[in-house]
Amino acid sequence: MLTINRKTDYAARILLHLAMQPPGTTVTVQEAAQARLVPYPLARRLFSLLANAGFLKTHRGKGGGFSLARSPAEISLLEVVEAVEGPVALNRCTVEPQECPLVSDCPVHEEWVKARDVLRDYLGRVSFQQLAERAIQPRNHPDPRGGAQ
Amino acid sequence: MLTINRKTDYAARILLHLAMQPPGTTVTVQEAAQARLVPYPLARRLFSLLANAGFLKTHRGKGGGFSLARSPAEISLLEVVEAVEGPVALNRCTVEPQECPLVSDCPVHEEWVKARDVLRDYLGRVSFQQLAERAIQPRNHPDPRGGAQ
DNA sequence: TATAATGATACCATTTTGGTATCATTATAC
DNA sequence: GTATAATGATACCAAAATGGTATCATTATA
Ligand code: FES
Ligand code: FES
Repeated sequence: MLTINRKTDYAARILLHLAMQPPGTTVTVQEAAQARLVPYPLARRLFSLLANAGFLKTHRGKGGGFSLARSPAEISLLEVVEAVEGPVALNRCTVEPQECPLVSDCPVHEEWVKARDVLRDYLGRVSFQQLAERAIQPRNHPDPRGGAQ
Repeated sequence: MLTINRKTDYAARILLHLAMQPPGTTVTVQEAAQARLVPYPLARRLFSLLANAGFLKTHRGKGGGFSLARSPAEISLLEVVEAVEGPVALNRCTVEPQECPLVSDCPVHEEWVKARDVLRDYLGRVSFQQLAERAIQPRNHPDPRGGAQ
């Protein structure tokens, strides 16, 4: 199967969780891991990774946690995938040209590159802003009587 | 890295090799493996797989080999990828919905599905006919023997 | 009948994956 | 100022996937 790995999926869930909070909210690993069903120790590592990659600010010590370092509008799914998973290469040789001794005479190569670009392009256009908005809509069932609580 | 695996790359090379021959040509594993730099025992397995998947006809016995079972114009890169590698899922849950307990309330899901469709769509449009034609064009280097055909 | 090809499949070492555990550090709450 | 609740960093692990080899059986030709 050609798929992203579990960690990448988890990271996306985590960032989405952050993006769904009011701006500036600090979230603890515990909370996010429970809410988005990510195994806690793995969530620990992923939060760290996302912080090191510049997506999150960390707040250490009691009462601490993580908050977004950038606006959800400026974080794309592509960035997260590549931060966790490494490049979207599609074929190894698009990223390590020395890998394939045929590269100078390989007509398939160009198509792997183009397909990769198509995919990267799409993922690059998906922002966590969009995702969060989409998430919130079905959450508050439009309740004309104002009984949300 | 998000990539196809080596076997898939090899399979594509092999099918391209076939597609570049005059229609109906029978090719031996030895020959193709050498020409496209695929380790021989692995090439054996891949030819078998491609034959079982309906891409190739086999000719057993001395003087045998493999030939295309379908026109190169009707074989897409996508089909080969999925035959060797399994589905282009992008995220596991697009193919095994029970995988993710969040699927009913996961706004990312839809984007994985769409991104996957974009990728599958592109790969589905690349035929080995095109690839073979593109391969032959730049072959302007005069062949030591007979030249172009 | 010897030979040259594929069919099928078992085997293997290495890497990747998904996950856990631990100890160190930091900041708050009281 | 100390107990506590959080992150930082990293080591560890089992299981699966990956990339590759080897072997024996079968088939058809020369
Ligand atoms: S060299 Fe990149 S696909 Fe052949
Ligand atoms: S359920 Fe498919 S991405 Fe969340």
